[in-house]
Amino acid sequence: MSDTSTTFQAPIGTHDVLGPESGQWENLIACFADFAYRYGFSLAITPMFEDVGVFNRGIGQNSEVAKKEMYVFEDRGRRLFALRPEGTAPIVRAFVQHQPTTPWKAWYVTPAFRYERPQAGRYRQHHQLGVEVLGTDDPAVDVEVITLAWRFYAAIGLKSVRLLVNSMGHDECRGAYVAILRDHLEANSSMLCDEHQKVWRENPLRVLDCKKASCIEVTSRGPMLPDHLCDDCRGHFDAVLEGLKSLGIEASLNPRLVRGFDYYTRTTFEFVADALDGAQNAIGGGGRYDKLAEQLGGKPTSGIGFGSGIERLLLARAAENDEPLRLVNRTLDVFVVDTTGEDVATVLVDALRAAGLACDRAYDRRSMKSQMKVADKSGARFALLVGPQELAAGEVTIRDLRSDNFGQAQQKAGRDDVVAVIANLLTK
RNA sequence: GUGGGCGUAGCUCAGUUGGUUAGAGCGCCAGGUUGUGGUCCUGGAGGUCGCGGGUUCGAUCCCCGUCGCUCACCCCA
Repeated sequence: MSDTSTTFQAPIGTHDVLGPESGQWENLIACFADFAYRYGFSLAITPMFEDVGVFNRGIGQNSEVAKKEMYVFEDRGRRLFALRPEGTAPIVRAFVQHQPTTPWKAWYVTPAFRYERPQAGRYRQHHQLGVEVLGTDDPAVDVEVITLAWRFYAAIGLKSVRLLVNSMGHDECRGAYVAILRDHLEANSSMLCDEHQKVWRENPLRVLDCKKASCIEVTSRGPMLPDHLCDDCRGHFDAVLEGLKSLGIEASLNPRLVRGFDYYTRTTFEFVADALDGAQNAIGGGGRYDKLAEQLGGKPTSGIGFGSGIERLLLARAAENDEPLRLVNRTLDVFVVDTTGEDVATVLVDALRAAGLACDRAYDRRSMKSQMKVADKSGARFALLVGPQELAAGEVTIRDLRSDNFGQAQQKAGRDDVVAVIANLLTK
């Protein structure tokens, strides 16, 4: 236990995100927060773990995630918890618990945990950002949520995104459809792929998104969900499609789009990035869940939301764009180089920061050359030099690190004027 | 859960058909005459060659195990 010779590393399927890569994350999250704000959402922070029931009843006990991917653990009080495998169920649980006035619009960024073998674009801990709206089934909300995602993807520079939509109908029309589908599968069960020969009866919808040719052939000759919607659901879906069209958002109907969680009703959608290949090209998805609040013990409340994987967004973006995201400014204004042998830097840096400037400094009383190298690498716009001469004269030397002109790249300023002088230089 | 590839300095990798002090580039640190970065030059630090066991006179190199990384299947973000 106390063997200090062994080292530790991040658990399987998890990653440390450090600079400069973390700068991409900052940018992405800041951009999303900005979008959420502009669309009228407020941030919701809920626990990383919940009673397992939240997920079993929410995403469905038969879903792949609930069956074999949840991080379930018992705490010291013998309560059974699960690390959240997704973002929606906890938000809805919070909604049911606190009953905020509706419509309630919440956004989130959170880690999500799934116990599975990691591979490209798939991890045991990944991160999602998303939004949820509870308390209305107005198709305009469906359109708004999808639009937010669509515009956000564009804002971060993704170009190869396609939007797939479908409608799952409500309980009754989906139930009727599933019965018809089941009959069709039964009649053709011998032609299904090995895996679905076993499970088509329990989960007929899953067969729809099987990629095996045999299953595709069977289902393509069978009934499709959108053709079996009741008038209400059909009308709702049409309104969503029209809304998207009116905004110039191109959606392609995909009757096979059956998402992994059981809580979906009516509108479902998925965003696919063609820059990523095959197995992990879904960068985001979501849909309506008009029964979820009830399933979690609340009053009947409609809801819709979407979630997007941060890692995949960044992967997709890197695949089609060499330039890193630079939506928020994270460059240093000033780097203080102190060679007085005393510690003038501490005071200077404090004054600059108090004035709102981004500022760093060297430590350990290194040589001027060494400190200048660090200043250069820091990316700061200006170096502030204080040596014995400046100290005696009550001055500092301000050097423009971006200038190629070594001779004229610097000027003196009085100690008391530094902040004002630099602030002024920065505006140029 | 199943299968493939890989594991040598901080990073990217070379290398030894098993044989004395294991290499490069980048990065890092220090210098290049007395206060100034980004180029260049010189020098330096840094590795129990993932870990454990086996074969051998001898293993970083061969064998077994183990841990980890990676990719794929399933499914998803």
